[in-house]
Amino acid sequence: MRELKYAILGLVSRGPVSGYDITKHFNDSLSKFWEANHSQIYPELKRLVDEGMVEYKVTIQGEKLEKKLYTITPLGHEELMDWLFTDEPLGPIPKDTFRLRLYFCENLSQAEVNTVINGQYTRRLKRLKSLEMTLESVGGIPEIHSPVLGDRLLVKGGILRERAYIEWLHECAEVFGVALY
Amino acid sequence: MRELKYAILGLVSRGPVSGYDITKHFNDSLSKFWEANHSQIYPELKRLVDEGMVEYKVTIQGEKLEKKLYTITPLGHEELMDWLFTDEPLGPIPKDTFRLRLYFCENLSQAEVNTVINGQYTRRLKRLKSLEMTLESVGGIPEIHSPVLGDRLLVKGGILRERAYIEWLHECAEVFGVALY
DNA sequence: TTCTTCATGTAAACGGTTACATGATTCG
DNA sequence: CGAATCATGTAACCGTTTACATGAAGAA
Repeated sequence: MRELKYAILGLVSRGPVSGYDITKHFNDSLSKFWEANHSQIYPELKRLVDEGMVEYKVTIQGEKLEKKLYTITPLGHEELMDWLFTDEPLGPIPKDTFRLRLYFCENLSQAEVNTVINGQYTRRLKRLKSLEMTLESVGGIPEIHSPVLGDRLLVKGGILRERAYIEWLHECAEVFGVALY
Repeated sequence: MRELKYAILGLVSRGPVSGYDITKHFNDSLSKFWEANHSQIYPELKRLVDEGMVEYKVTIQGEKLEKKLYTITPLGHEELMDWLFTDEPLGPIPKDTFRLRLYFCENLSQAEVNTVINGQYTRRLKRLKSLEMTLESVGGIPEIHSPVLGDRLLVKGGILRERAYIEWLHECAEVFGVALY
């Protein structure tokens, strides 16, 4: 539990960052694998300060714009290391609205099933292509201990995930006797 | 939003069920693809009654144990059909704790990475094998409009998902120079 | 008779999203 | 000058989990 805590600790451990930086990283970076709003980040940062896991110093951007640069404390680093080496049981299967919809599509006509499956197929293909382009932009395998390595692995994982989903859509289409286009 | 509403409407549309039945179905049935506690189901059922989407009649089990059997109303059925035919954008990428952990594992030694990756590998393999056994027990492809068809598709999707995850773990292992066993 | 399963509810706490609120800086 | 971005916070709401609470029926 409190996984956002570890997501933040992990990022802060890489070097001084602001709450704004953290928010951007999770929501804009190539692989949006841990989205979180700033309204969640700022209170969690405050809590981590209270717990002595991170600390900050205020810097001034330009004339008077205040920016808090967070760094990890020894206690925070210890906590992060413990969590990294934890071997947890698999969590629940993530909820997928499309899957739920397909589960109940006995009520739809074949033409409607066609539309629904192809809608999903189009979106998944698009996401796959986007991920494949991202992978190319990352380039060859980076060195171990480079933070880019994590990025690359995430993109690779995303590609495999989307491919598997698309393969499943092909199976579904076949069973329902509809064509993908 | 309010996806539990549609999960419940879908199940109720298949025939009279109690809150207890719904809870069991989502948490015990072969593919636990939409887990929900009874503490969430009962209030949602009450709300659906208020909205005129389902109705119930009380039956007596044995001597005096009361059981509410829910059925769908025309309004509820209409709402379900509308939702089934909806073409939604893809939701956010589901949060995966292991993925987050691996993203920050630059801090771990190779031996530790080995342990972490293999822990996940073991669990994923186990889940895959369990799903493959389930698929066998379901048997051949059932008729369209049979509710078993949904079950089969879900299990198939689960197998493809786990296989892709395992393939990804192989890639990760290779990059970090560790062996899977 | 005791344990498991059937059966239904409520309450507190938690995590996440959306909306509210403010102001500085930079770029075109 | 105006729009986008940088930067930080709070409040209300919603969905989910965990815990509290009760009792009947069936099986060992």
